[in-house]
Amino acid sequence: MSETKLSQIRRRNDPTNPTPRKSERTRQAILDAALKFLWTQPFRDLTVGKLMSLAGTSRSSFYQYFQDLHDLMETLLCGLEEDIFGVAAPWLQGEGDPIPLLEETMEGLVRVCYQQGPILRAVADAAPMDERLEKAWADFLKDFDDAVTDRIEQHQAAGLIKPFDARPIAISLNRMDAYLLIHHFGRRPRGNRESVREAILRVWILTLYGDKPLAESVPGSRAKRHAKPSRSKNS
Amino acid sequence: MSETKLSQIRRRNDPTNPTPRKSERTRQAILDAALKFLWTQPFRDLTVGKLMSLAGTSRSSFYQYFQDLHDLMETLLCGLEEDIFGVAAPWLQGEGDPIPLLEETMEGLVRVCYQQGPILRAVADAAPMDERLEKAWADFLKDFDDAVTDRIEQHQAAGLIKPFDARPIAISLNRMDAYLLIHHFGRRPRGNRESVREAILRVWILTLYGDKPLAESVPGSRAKRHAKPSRSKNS
DNA sequence: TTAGTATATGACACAATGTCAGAAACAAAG
DNA sequence: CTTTGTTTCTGACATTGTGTCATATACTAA
Repeated sequence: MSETKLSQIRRRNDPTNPTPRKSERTRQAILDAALKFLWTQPFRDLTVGKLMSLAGTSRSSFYQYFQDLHDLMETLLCGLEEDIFGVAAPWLQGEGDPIPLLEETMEGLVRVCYQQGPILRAVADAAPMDERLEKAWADFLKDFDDAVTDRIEQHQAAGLIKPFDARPIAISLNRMDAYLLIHHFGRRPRGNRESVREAILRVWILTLYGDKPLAESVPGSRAKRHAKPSRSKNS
Repeated sequence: MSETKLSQIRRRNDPTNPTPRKSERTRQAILDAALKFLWTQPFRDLTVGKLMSLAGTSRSSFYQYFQDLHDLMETLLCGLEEDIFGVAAPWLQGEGDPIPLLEETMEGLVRVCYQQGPILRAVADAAPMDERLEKAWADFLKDFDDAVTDRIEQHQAAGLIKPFDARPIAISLNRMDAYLLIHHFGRRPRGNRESVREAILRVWILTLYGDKPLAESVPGSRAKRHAKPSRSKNS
Protein backbone atom coordinates (compact mmCIF):
# COMPACT_ATOMS: atom_id res chain seq x y z
CA MET A 1 0.00 0.00 0.00
CA SER A 2 2.68 2.47 0.96
CA GLU A 3 4.42 2.18 -2.39
CA THR A 4 1.26 2.87 -4.29
CA LYS A 5 0.34 5.80 -2.13
CA LEU A 6 3.78 7.28 -2.35
CA SER A 7 3.86 7.08 -6.11
CA GLN A 8 0.53 8.85 -6.25
CA ILE A 9 1.80 11.58 -4.07
CA ARG A 10 4.98 11.86 -6.12
CA ARG A 11 3.04 12.12 -9.36
CA ARG A 12 0.64 14.60 -7.90
CA ASN A 13 3.35 16.95 -6.76
CA ASP A 14 5.31 16.73 -9.98
CA PRO A 15 5.05 20.21 -11.49
CA THR A 16 5.86 18.86 -14.98
CA ASN A 17 2.83 16.60 -14.82
CA PRO A 18 0.94 17.21 -18.11
CA THR A 19 -2.47 16.93 -16.44
CA PRO A 20 -2.26 18.95 -13.27
CA ARG A 21 -4.44 17.93 -10.41
CA LYS A 22 -7.93 19.23 -10.42
CA SER A 23 -7.19 21.14 -7.27
CA GLU A 24 -4.47 23.11 -9.03
CA ARG A 25 -6.84 24.11 -11.78
CA THR A 26 -9.46 25.20 -9.31
CA ARG A 27 -6.95 27.14 -7.32
CA GLN A 28 -5.83 28.93 -10.43
CA ALA A 29 -9.42 29.61 -11.42
CA ILE A 30 -9.94 31.34 -8.09
CA LEU A 31 -6.84 33.48 -8.52
CA ASP A 32 -7.91 34.39 -12.05
CA ALA A 33 -11.39 35.27 -10.88
CA ALA A 34 -9.98 37.48 -8.15
CA LEU A 35 -7.80 39.33 -10.60
CA LYS A 36 -10.65 39.74 -13.02
CA PHE A 37 -12.84 41.13 -10.26
CA LEU A 38 -10.21 43.53 -9.00
CA TRP A 39 -9.66 45.05 -12.40
CA THR A 40 -13.07 46.63 -12.20
CA GLN A 41 -14.07 46.75 -8.55
CA PRO A 42 -12.35 47.67 -5.31
CA PHE A 43 -11.31 45.09 -2.78
CA ARG A 44 -13.97 46.22 -0.34
CA ASP A 45 -16.66 44.90 -2.69
CA LEU A 46 -15.10 41.47 -2.98
CA THR A 47 -16.81 38.69 -1.03
CA VAL A 48 -16.15 34.99 -1.03
CA GLY A 49 -19.57 34.46 -2.57
CA LYS A 50 -19.03 36.79 -5.53
CA LEU A 51 -15.54 35.48 -6.07
CA MET A 52 -16.56 31.85 -6.20
CA SER A 53 -19.52 32.46 -8.42
CA LEU A 54 -17.06 34.13 -10.80
CA ALA A 55 -14.74 31.18 -10.44
CA GLY A 56 -17.58 28.77 -11.09
CA THR A 57 -17.62 26.64 -7.94
CA SER A 58 -19.41 26.75 -4.66
CA ARG A 59 -18.64 29.30 -2.02
CA SER A 60 -17.52 26.83 0.60
CA SER A 61 -14.90 25.22 -1.63
CA PHE A 62 -12.98 28.49 -1.44
CA TYR A 63 -11.82 27.48 2.00
CA GLN A 64 -10.06 24.41 0.67
CA TYR A 65 -7.57 26.70 -1.01
CA PHE A 66 -7.29 29.81 1.10
CA GLN A 67 -7.86 30.66 4.69
CA ASP A 68 -9.73 33.81 3.75
CA LEU A 69 -9.63 36.68 1.29
CA HIS A 70 -6.58 38.19 2.93
CA ASP A 71 -4.68 34.97 2.59
CA LEU A 72 -5.50 35.05 -1.12
CA MET A 73 -4.23 38.62 -1.36
CA GLU A 74 -1.01 37.58 0.29
CA THR A 75 -0.54 34.95 -2.39
CA LEU A 76 -1.01 37.54 -5.10
CA LEU A 77 1.39 39.87 -3.32
CA CYS A 78 4.12 37.24 -3.28
CA GLY A 79 3.95 36.85 -7.03
CA LEU A 80 4.08 40.58 -7.53
CA GLU A 81 7.03 41.00 -5.22
CA GLU A 82 9.09 38.56 -7.26
CA ASP A 83 8.26 40.34 -10.50
CA ILE A 84 9.09 43.73 -9.06
CA PHE A 85 12.39 42.72 -7.53
CA GLY A 86 13.20 41.12 -10.86
CA VAL A 87 12.78 44.31 -12.85
CA ALA A 88 14.40 46.43 -10.16
CA ALA A 89 17.63 44.48 -10.39
CA PRO A 90 19.45 46.72 -12.89
CA TRP A 91 19.72 49.76 -10.65
CA LEU A 92 19.75 47.82 -7.39
CA GLN A 93 22.55 45.51 -8.42
CA GLY A 94 23.97 46.54 -11.82
CA GLU A 95 27.35 48.05 -12.51
CA GLY A 96 28.23 51.16 -14.47
CA ASP A 97 26.65 54.55 -15.06
CA PRO A 98 23.69 54.59 -12.65
CA ILE A 99 21.36 56.77 -14.67
CA PRO A 100 20.75 54.34 -17.55
CA LEU A 101 20.35 51.61 -14.95
CA LEU A 102 17.78 53.68 -13.15
CA GLU A 103 15.97 54.30 -16.42
CA GLU A 104 15.86 50.59 -17.11
CA THR A 105 14.61 49.80 -13.63
CA MET A 106 11.85 52.39 -13.71
CA GLU A 107 10.83 51.30 -17.18
CA GLY A 108 10.42 47.77 -15.85
CA LEU A 109 8.68 48.90 -12.68
CA VAL A 110 6.11 50.82 -14.65
CA ARG A 111 5.63 47.93 -17.05
CA VAL A 112 5.00 45.41 -14.28
CA CYS A 113 2.68 47.68 -12.34
CA TYR A 114 0.80 48.66 -15.46
CA GLN A 115 0.00 44.98 -15.90
CA GLN A 116 -0.64 44.12 -12.27
CA GLY A 117 -1.75 47.40 -10.83
CA PRO A 118 -4.95 46.08 -9.25
CA ILE A 119 -2.98 43.65 -7.16
CA LEU A 120 -0.91 46.47 -5.77
CA ARG A 121 -3.96 48.54 -5.05
CA ALA A 122 -6.00 45.72 -3.58
CA VAL A 123 -3.22 44.58 -1.29
CA ALA A 124 -2.65 48.12 -0.08
CA ASP A 125 -6.40 48.47 0.51
CA ALA A 126 -6.81 45.15 2.23
CA ALA A 127 -3.70 45.28 4.39
CA PRO A 128 -5.12 47.34 7.26
CA MET A 129 -7.96 44.89 7.71
CA ASP A 130 -5.83 41.87 8.54
CA GLU A 131 -2.87 41.54 10.83
CA ARG A 132 -0.99 39.02 8.74
CA LEU A 133 -1.47 40.82 5.47
CA GLU A 134 -0.58 44.10 7.11
CA LYS A 135 2.70 42.52 8.18
CA ALA A 136 3.36 41.12 4.72
CA TRP A 137 2.70 44.50 3.11
CA ALA A 138 4.89 46.30 5.61
CA ASP A 139 7.68 43.81 4.98
CA PHE A 140 7.26 44.24 1.25
CA LEU A 141 7.72 47.99 1.61
CA LYS A 142 10.55 47.56 4.05
CA ASP A 143 12.42 45.24 1.72
CA PHE A 144 12.40 48.02 -0.83
CA ASP A 145 13.37 50.65 1.66
CA ASP A 146 16.31 48.50 2.68
CA ALA A 147 17.42 47.72 -0.85
CA VAL A 148 17.21 51.34 -1.96
CA THR A 149 18.93 52.57 1.17
CA ASP A 150 21.80 50.17 0.62
CA ARG A 151 22.16 51.18 -2.99
CA ILE A 152 22.18 54.87 -2.16
CA GLU A 153 24.84 54.31 0.44
CA GLN A 154 26.96 52.35 -1.99
CA HIS A 155 26.70 55.14 -4.51
CA GLN A 156 27.52 57.65 -1.84
CA ALA A 157 30.63 55.68 -0.94
CA ALA A 158 31.56 55.73 -4.62
CA GLY A 159 31.05 59.48 -4.79
CA LEU A 160 28.12 59.22 -7.19
CA ILE A 161 25.61 60.62 -4.71
CA LYS A 162 26.14 63.36 -2.18
CA PRO A 163 26.41 62.16 1.42
CA PHE A 164 23.09 62.54 3.19
CA ASP A 165 21.11 60.22 5.43
CA ALA A 166 19.97 57.68 2.86
CA ARG A 167 17.00 56.01 4.54
CA PRO A 168 14.52 58.86 4.76
CA ILE A 169 15.17 59.64 1.13
CA ALA A 170 14.68 56.01 0.18
CA ILE A 171 11.40 55.93 2.08
CA SER A 172 10.29 59.15 0.50
CA LEU A 173 10.98 57.94 -3.02
CA ASN A 174 9.41 54.56 -2.42
CA ARG A 175 6.23 56.00 -0.96
CA MET A 176 5.89 58.32 -3.90
CA ASP A 177 6.34 55.41 -6.27
CA ALA A 178 3.72 53.38 -4.46
CA TYR A 179 1.28 56.25 -4.47
CA LEU A 180 1.72 57.08 -8.14
CA LEU A 181 1.67 53.49 -9.32
CA ILE A 182 -1.45 52.64 -7.33
CA HIS A 183 -3.12 55.90 -8.22
CA HIS A 184 -2.54 55.59 -11.95
CA PHE A 185 -2.54 51.87 -12.56
CA GLY A 186 -4.61 50.50 -9.69
CA ARG A 187 -7.83 50.38 -11.69
CA ARG A 188 -9.20 50.98 -15.09
CA PRO A 189 -8.99 53.27 -16.91
CA ARG A 190 -5.29 53.39 -16.29
CA GLY A 191 -3.16 56.49 -16.59
CA ASN A 192 -0.52 57.06 -19.20
CA ARG A 193 2.50 54.81 -18.85
CA GLU A 194 5.00 57.22 -20.31
CA SER A 195 4.01 60.19 -18.21
CA VAL A 196 4.09 58.17 -15.00
CA ARG A 197 7.46 56.72 -15.92
CA GLU A 198 8.86 60.12 -16.72
CA ALA A 199 7.52 61.67 -13.54
CA ILE A 200 8.98 58.98 -11.32
CA LEU A 201 12.28 58.91 -13.14
CA ARG A 202 12.62 62.66 -13.01
CA VAL A 203 12.19 62.78 -9.25
CA TRP A 204 14.63 59.95 -8.62
CA ILE A 205 17.30 61.46 -10.84
CA LEU A 206 16.77 64.93 -9.48
CA THR A 207 16.84 63.74 -5.90
CA LEU A 208 19.78 61.36 -6.13
CA TYR A 209 21.92 62.62 -8.97
CA GLY A 210 20.49 66.11 -9.32
CA ASP A 211 23.79 67.94 -9.13
CA LYS A 212 25.19 65.99 -12.06
CA PRO A 213 24.66 67.12 -15.65
CA LEU A 214 21.50 65.43 -16.79
CA ALA A 215 22.00 62.98 -19.64
CA GLU A 216 19.45 63.79 -22.32
CA SER A 217 19.46 60.17 -23.39
CA VAL A 218 16.25 59.39 -21.57
CA PRO A 219 14.44 57.22 -24.05
CA GLY A 220 11.02 58.58 -24.75
CA SER A 221 11.58 62.01 -23.31
CA ARG A 222 10.81 64.63 -25.85
CA ALA A 223 13.74 66.46 -27.41
CA LYS A 224 13.82 69.78 -25.60
CA ARG A 225 12.37 70.30 -22.18
CA HIS A 226 14.31 73.06 -20.55
CA ALA A 227 11.62 75.61 -19.98
CA LYS A 228 9.55 75.35 -16.85
CA PRO A 229 7.90 71.98 -17.20
CA SER A 230 4.19 71.94 -17.74
CA ARG A 231 2.62 72.00 -14.35
CA SER A 232 1.18 68.57 -13.92
CA LYS A 233 -1.48 69.40 -11.42
CA ASN A 234 -3.72 66.66 -12.62
CA SER A 235 -4.17 64.82 -9.35
CA MET B 1 -46.55 77.64 19.99
CA SER B 2 -44.06 78.65 17.37
CA GLU B 3 -42.33 81.09 19.69
CA THR B 4 -41.80 78.49 22.34
CA LYS B 5 -40.49 75.98 19.90
CA LEU B 6 -38.14 78.45 18.32
CA SER B 7 -36.71 79.59 21.60
CA GLN B 8 -36.05 76.00 22.52
CA ILE B 9 -34.23 75.45 19.32
CA ARG B 10 -32.26 78.64 19.74
CA ARG B 11 -31.18 77.71 23.24
CA ARG B 12 -30.38 74.21 22.19
CA ASN B 13 -28.07 75.32 19.43
CA ASP B 14 -26.33 77.96 21.48
CA PRO B 15 -22.77 76.72 21.86
CA THR B 16 -22.22 78.90 24.92
CA ASN B 17 -25.08 77.19 26.71
CA PRO B 18 -23.71 76.15 30.12
CA THR B 19 -25.67 72.89 30.10
CA PRO B 20 -25.23 71.46 26.66
CA ARG B 21 -27.91 69.20 25.35
CA LYS B 22 -27.75 65.63 26.37
CA SER B 23 -27.25 64.66 22.77
CA GLU B 24 -24.09 66.74 22.58
CA ARG B 25 -22.69 65.06 25.63
CA THR B 26 -23.46 61.63 24.25
CA ARG B 27 -21.98 62.50 20.92
CA GLN B 28 -18.82 63.64 22.60
CA ALA B 29 -18.74 60.53 24.74
CA ILE B 30 -18.79 58.45 21.58
CA LEU B 31 -15.95 60.42 20.05
CA ASP B 32 -13.95 60.14 23.25
CA ALA B 33 -14.57 56.41 23.43
CA ALA B 34 -13.44 55.99 19.85
CA LEU B 35 -10.24 57.86 20.50
CA LYS B 36 -9.59 55.90 23.66
CA PHE B 37 -10.10 52.68 21.79
CA LEU B 38 -7.87 53.65 18.90
CA TRP B 39 -4.98 54.50 21.16
CA THR B 40 -4.58 50.86 21.95
CA GLN B 41 -6.28 48.88 19.20
CA PRO B 42 -6.38 49.08 15.43
CA PHE B 43 -9.43 50.29 13.59
CA ARG B 44 -10.15 46.81 12.26
CA ASP B 45 -11.00 45.66 15.79
CA LEU B 46 -13.46 48.47 16.39
CA THR B 47 -17.13 47.51 16.25
CA VAL B 48 -20.19 49.55 17.05
CA GLY B 49 -20.87 47.24 19.94
CA LYS B 50 -17.48 47.63 21.59
CA LEU B 51 -17.49 51.34 20.98
CA MET B 52 -20.85 51.93 22.58
CA SER B 53 -20.13 49.75 25.53
CA LEU B 54 -17.05 51.91 26.08
CA ALA B 55 -19.18 55.01 25.65
CA GLY B 56 -21.72 53.65 28.10
CA THR B 57 -24.90 53.54 26.05
CA SER B 58 -26.66 51.01 23.92
CA ARG B 59 -25.34 49.92 20.57
CA SER B 60 -28.31 51.14 18.59
CA SER B 61 -28.12 54.67 19.88
CA PHE B 62 -24.86 55.01 17.99
CA TYR B 63 -26.89 55.44 14.84
CA GLN B 64 -28.54 58.56 16.16
CA TYR B 65 -25.21 60.32 15.89
CA PHE B 66 -23.32 58.72 13.04
CA GLN B 67 -24.24 56.84 9.92
CA ASP B 68 -21.59 54.24 10.60
CA LEU B 69 -18.02 53.89 11.85
CA HIS B 70 -16.62 55.48 8.71
CA ASP B 71 -18.79 58.50 9.15
CA LEU B 72 -17.38 58.83 12.65
CA MET B 73 -13.85 58.60 11.28
CA GLU B 74 -14.63 61.33 8.82
CA THR B 75 -15.67 63.55 11.70
CA LEU B 76 -12.38 62.91 13.47
CA LEU B 77 -10.50 63.57 10.25
CA CYS B 78 -12.11 66.97 9.84
CA GLY B 79 -10.92 68.06 13.24
CA LEU B 80 -7.43 66.86 12.54
CA GLU B 81 -7.30 68.59 9.20
CA GLU B 82 -8.07 71.92 10.79
CA ASP B 83 -5.35 71.46 13.38
CA ILE B 84 -2.80 70.44 10.82
CA PHE B 85 -3.49 73.26 8.42
CA GLY B 86 -3.28 75.56 11.39
CA VAL B 87 0.22 74.52 12.34
CA ALA B 88 1.34 74.30 8.73
CA ALA B 89 0.55 77.94 8.15
CA PRO B 90 4.01 79.38 8.85
CA TRP B 91 5.78 77.79 5.92
CA LEU B 92 2.72 77.61 3.69
CA GLN B 93 1.84 81.28 4.09
CA GLY B 94 4.52 83.06 6.10
CA GLU B 95 6.98 85.63 4.83
CA GLY B 96 10.73 85.76 5.21
CA ASP B 97 13.53 83.23 5.40
CA PRO B 98 11.82 79.94 4.56
CA ILE B 99 13.98 77.64 6.61
CA PRO B 100 12.95 78.90 10.05
CA LEU B 101 9.37 78.87 8.82
CA LEU B 102 9.76 75.28 7.73
CA GLU B 103 11.22 74.43 11.11
CA GLU B 104 8.27 75.98 12.84
CA THR B 105 5.80 74.19 10.63
CA MET B 106 7.39 70.79 11.08
CA GLU B 107 7.66 71.35 14.80
CA GLY B 108 3.92 71.97 14.88
CA LEU B 109 3.12 69.10 12.57
CA VAL B 110 4.99 66.67 14.76
CA ARG B 111 3.35 68.08 17.87
CA VAL B 112 -0.16 67.71 16.52
CA CYS B 113 0.42 64.23 15.15
CA TYR B 114 2.10 63.13 18.33
CA GLN B 115 -1.10 63.99 20.13
CA GLN B 116 -3.55 62.73 17.53
CA GLY B 117 -1.58 60.03 15.78
CA PRO B 118 -4.20 57.32 16.18
CA ILE B 119 -6.70 59.38 14.26
CA LEU B 120 -4.33 59.67 11.38
CA ARG B 121 -3.59 56.00 11.43
CA ALA B 122 -7.18 54.89 11.85
CA VAL B 123 -8.43 57.10 9.05
CA ALA B 124 -5.73 55.84 6.73
CA ASP B 125 -6.60 52.28 7.71
CA ALA B 126 -10.33 52.72 7.37
CA ALA B 127 -10.34 54.75 4.17
CA PRO B 128 -10.11 51.86 1.69
CA MET B 129 -13.16 50.22 3.22
CA ASP B 130 -15.59 53.02 2.49
CA GLU B 131 -16.09 55.05 -0.63
CA ARG B 132 -16.93 58.30 1.12
CA LEU B 133 -14.11 58.13 3.61
CA GLU B 134 -11.71 57.14 0.85
CA LYS B 135 -12.71 60.29 -0.96
CA ALA B 136 -12.32 62.43 2.14
CA TRP B 137 -8.86 61.01 2.82
CA ALA B 138 -7.80 61.47 -0.78
CA ASP B 139 -9.01 65.06 -0.67
CA PHE B 140 -7.17 65.61 2.58
CA LEU B 141 -3.94 64.45 0.98
CA LYS B 142 -4.63 66.37 -2.18
CA ASP B 143 -5.21 69.58 -0.29
CA PHE B 144 -1.72 69.22 1.09
CA ASP B 145 -0.23 68.30 -2.22
CA ASP B 146 -1.81 71.42 -3.71
CA ALA B 147 -0.71 73.70 -0.91
CA VAL B 148 2.86 72.44 -0.93
CA THR B 149 3.03 72.54 -4.71
CA ASP B 150 1.89 76.14 -4.72
CA ARG B 151 4.38 77.11 -2.08
CA ILE B 152 7.26 75.45 -3.89
CA GLU B 153 6.33 77.22 -7.09
CA GLN B 154 6.19 80.56 -5.31
CA HIS B 155 9.62 79.98 -3.85
CA GLN B 156 10.88 78.92 -7.24
CA ALA B 157 9.57 82.13 -8.73
CA ALA B 158 11.39 84.00 -5.99
CA GLY B 159 14.61 82.14 -6.73
CA LEU B 160 14.65 80.39 -3.36
CA ILE B 161 14.20 76.93 -4.85
CA LYS B 162 15.64 75.58 -8.05
CA PRO B 163 13.16 75.22 -10.90
CA PHE B 164 11.88 71.66 -11.15
CA ASP B 165 8.43 70.19 -11.55
CA ALA B 166 7.02 70.94 -8.12
CA ARG B 167 4.12 68.55 -7.80
CA PRO B 168 5.91 65.18 -7.80
CA ILE B 169 8.27 66.50 -5.18
CA ALA B 170 5.40 67.77 -3.10
CA ILE B 171 3.70 64.39 -3.31
CA SER B 172 6.89 62.61 -2.44
CA LEU B 173 7.49 64.73 0.63
CA ASN B 174 3.90 64.51 1.78
CA ARG B 175 3.74 60.74 1.44
CA MET B 176 6.92 60.39 3.42
CA ASP B 177 5.50 62.62 6.14
CA ALA B 178 2.31 60.60 6.26
CA TYR B 179 4.21 57.36 6.46
CA LEU B 180 6.58 58.48 9.17
CA LEU B 181 3.93 60.19 11.27
CA ILE B 182 1.58 57.23 11.13
CA HIS B 183 4.37 54.76 11.64
CA HIS B 184 5.84 56.46 14.68
CA PHE B 185 2.83 58.10 16.30
CA GLY B 186 -0.08 55.99 15.10
CA ARG B 187 -0.16 53.82 18.18
CA ARG B 188 1.45 53.36 21.52
CA PRO B 189 4.25 53.16 22.30
CA ARG B 190 5.05 56.17 20.19
CA GLY B 191 8.41 56.91 18.64
CA ASN B 192 10.67 59.75 19.60
CA ARG B 193 9.32 63.18 18.72
CA GLU B 194 12.67 64.82 18.20
CA SER B 195 14.11 62.19 15.93
CA VAL B 196 11.03 62.13 13.74
CA ARG B 197 10.99 65.90 13.56
CA GLU B 198 14.64 66.02 12.64
CA ALA B 199 14.31 63.32 10.01
CA ILE B 200 11.39 65.00 8.29
CA LEU B 201 12.92 68.44 8.49
CA ARG B 202 16.24 67.23 7.10
CA VAL B 203 14.62 65.71 4.04
CA TRP B 204 12.51 68.75 3.31
CA ILE B 205 15.41 71.14 3.64
CA LEU B 206 17.74 68.93 1.68
CA THR B 207 15.21 68.41 -1.08
CA LEU B 208 13.98 71.97 -1.41
CA TYR B 209 16.82 74.18 -0.24
CA GLY B 210 19.64 71.68 -0.38
CA ASP B 211 22.00 73.80 -2.41
CA LYS B 212 21.88 76.60 0.13
CA PRO B 213 24.22 76.74 3.11
CA LEU B 214 22.42 74.99 5.94
CA ALA B 215 21.58 77.22 8.85
CA GLU B 216 22.72 75.51 12.04
CA SER B 217 19.98 77.24 13.96
CA VAL B 218 17.72 74.24 14.01
CA PRO B 219 16.38 74.31 17.54
CA GLY B 220 17.01 71.04 19.25
CA SER B 221 19.56 69.72 16.81
CA ARG B 222 22.76 68.92 18.55
CA ALA B 223 25.66 71.26 18.04
CA LYS B 224 27.81 69.62 15.45
CA ARG B 225 26.49 67.10 13.00
CA HIS B 226 28.69 67.22 9.96
CA ALA B 227 30.00 63.70 9.86
CA LYS B 228 27.94 61.06 8.15
CA PRO B 229 24.73 61.05 10.14
CA SER B 230 24.03 57.98 12.17
CA ARG B 231 22.32 55.55 9.91
CA SER B 232 18.78 55.48 11.20
CA LYS B 233 17.86 52.08 9.92
CA ASN B 234 15.43 51.54 12.76
CA SER B 235 12.33 50.81 10.69
C1' DT C 1 -46.99 68.40 37.37
C1' DT C 2 -47.45 67.82 32.83
C1' DA C 3 -47.11 67.86 27.83
C1' DG C 4 -44.25 67.44 24.16
C1' DT C 5 -39.98 66.53 22.36
C1' DA C 6 -35.53 64.30 22.41
C1' DT C 7 -33.05 60.28 23.33
C1' DA C 8 -32.33 55.40 24.23
C1' DT C 9 -33.46 50.62 23.79
C1' DG C 10 -34.50 45.70 22.44
C1' DA C 11 -36.07 42.99 18.83
C1' DC C 12 -35.67 42.16 14.11
C1' DA C 13 -34.13 41.23 9.29
C1' DC C 14 -30.14 40.92 6.68
C1' DA C 15 -25.50 39.89 4.92
C1' DA C 16 -21.32 37.66 5.21
C1' DT C 17 -18.17 34.49 7.44
C1' DG C 18 -16.06 29.95 8.48
C1' DT C 19 -17.01 24.91 9.60
C1' DC C 20 -18.55 20.33 8.95
C1' DA C 21 -20.45 15.96 7.65
C1' DG C 22 -21.74 13.80 3.85
C1' DA C 23 -22.18 13.60 -1.38
C1' DA C 24 -20.04 13.39 -5.68
C1' DA C 25 -16.17 13.04 -8.78
C1' DC C 26 -11.98 11.16 -9.68
C1' DA C 27 -8.06 7.98 -10.66
C1' DA C 28 -5.41 3.83 -9.98
C1' DA C 29 -5.57 -1.20 -9.50
C1' DG C 30 -7.69 -5.45 -10.35
C1' DC D 1 -15.60 -2.28 -16.49
C1' DT D 2 -15.79 -2.38 -11.77
C1' DT D 3 -13.93 -1.64 -7.34
C1' DT D 4 -11.86 1.08 -3.88
C1' DG D 5 -9.71 4.68 -1.54
C1' DT D 6 -8.88 9.32 -1.98
C1' DT D 7 -9.69 14.05 -3.37
C1' DT D 8 -12.78 17.63 -4.16
C1' DC D 9 -17.25 19.82 -3.78
C1' DT D 10 -21.50 21.07 -1.56
C1' DG D 11 -25.56 22.53 1.32
C1' DA D 12 -26.78 23.37 5.92
C1' DC D 13 -25.51 25.41 10.12
C1' DA D 14 -23.85 28.42 13.83
C1' DT D 15 -21.78 32.85 14.51
C1' DT D 16 -20.82 37.69 14.23
C1' DG D 17 -21.75 42.13 13.03
C1' DT D 18 -24.78 45.60 10.67
C1' DG D 19 -28.57 48.97 10.30
C1' DT D 20 -33.68 49.86 11.15
C1' DC D 21 -37.86 50.46 13.59
C1' DA D 22 -41.49 50.79 16.83
C1' DT D 23 -41.76 51.67 21.35
C1' DA D 24 -40.24 52.91 25.95
C1' DT D 25 -37.86 56.15 28.74
C1' DA D 26 -35.80 60.49 30.02
C1' DC D 27 -35.52 65.14 29.55
C1' DT D 28 -37.01 70.15 29.56
C1' DA D 29 -39.82 74.10 29.56
C1' DA D 30 -44.07 75.91 30.93
